[in-house]
Amino acid sequence: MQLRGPVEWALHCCAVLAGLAPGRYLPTRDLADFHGVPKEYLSKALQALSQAGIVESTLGPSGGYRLARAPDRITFLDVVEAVEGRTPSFVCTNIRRNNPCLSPAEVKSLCTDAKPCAIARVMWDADRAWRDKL
Amino acid sequence: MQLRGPVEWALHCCAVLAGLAPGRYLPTRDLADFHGVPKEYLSKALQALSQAGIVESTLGPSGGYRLARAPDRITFLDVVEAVEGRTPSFVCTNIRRNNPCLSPAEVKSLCTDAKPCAIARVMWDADRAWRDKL
DNA sequence: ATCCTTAAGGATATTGTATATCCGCAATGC
DNA sequence: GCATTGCGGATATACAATATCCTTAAGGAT
Repeated sequence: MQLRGPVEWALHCCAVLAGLAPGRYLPTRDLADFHGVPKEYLSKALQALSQAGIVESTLGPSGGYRLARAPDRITFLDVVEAVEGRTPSFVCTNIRRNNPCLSPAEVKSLCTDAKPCAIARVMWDADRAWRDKL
Repeated sequence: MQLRGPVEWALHCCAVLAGLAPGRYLPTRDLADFHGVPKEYLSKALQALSQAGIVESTLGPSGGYRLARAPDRITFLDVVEAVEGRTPSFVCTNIRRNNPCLSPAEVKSLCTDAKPCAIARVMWDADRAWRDKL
């Protein structure tokens, strides 16, 4: 279970943008050169940040990106979730229901929304603890 | 960032083995049938658990797996790390060092073991919080 | 002793996702 | 008008996850 390159890039880009002079924009090319990462691919991560409302952009010469709000109002979680998505790190596929010994009625009562299995609960708690730290 | 099928299987297998009569073994085939997952692939996860000393195995008829110690001495983290590995969820690739504006001396002083960059520190703290919950 | 069963581990095929690039479009500033 | 830039779609490539197969060695039953 590992976070991808784009997440690291997005975090560092935000750090750079946080130090940018007010009103200025920084284009993708500069951010890419600055970090030594592929410009076109980094662009995807920046677009995700843009759609999440973390950064805002302007077109044309002297265009680029800047933070959409004060740095202290942007959390690591904001950036990570914008790029990586919001799906929890553990997905319960209800494999307990595959037990061939169970009757259909028993299957239906397993891992319902009201009472997820204990394993999923623990994994989800840990996932929440992780996100709370970001 | 998502945990894979084998991790979920391993957790459920340990749960099943925890309810096994003392001294008994449960073969891979039964665990696979019970959970409706491919036997050969599940076998790899069980081998990982075995190598980690979480379960122990016996060959021959009536062979299979059982827990190597009491269930309350096996944590979720033990199982997850045995199957998924121990590499942290965030890996710092030191992209700050790629900055073409930096002198070689400055590059060397960035993201050293003694003083990793602030971003990596936060991500590692979150990773630790996640593992502490497991 | 022989045969069946089982885990262990290597090799390999298949699938899927991450990575990376390219192109056309629309908007901005000169 | 023109160069620049972000945006989104489409597509190619690389790599990891998934899944299966096969051989080996060991335990148990007859």
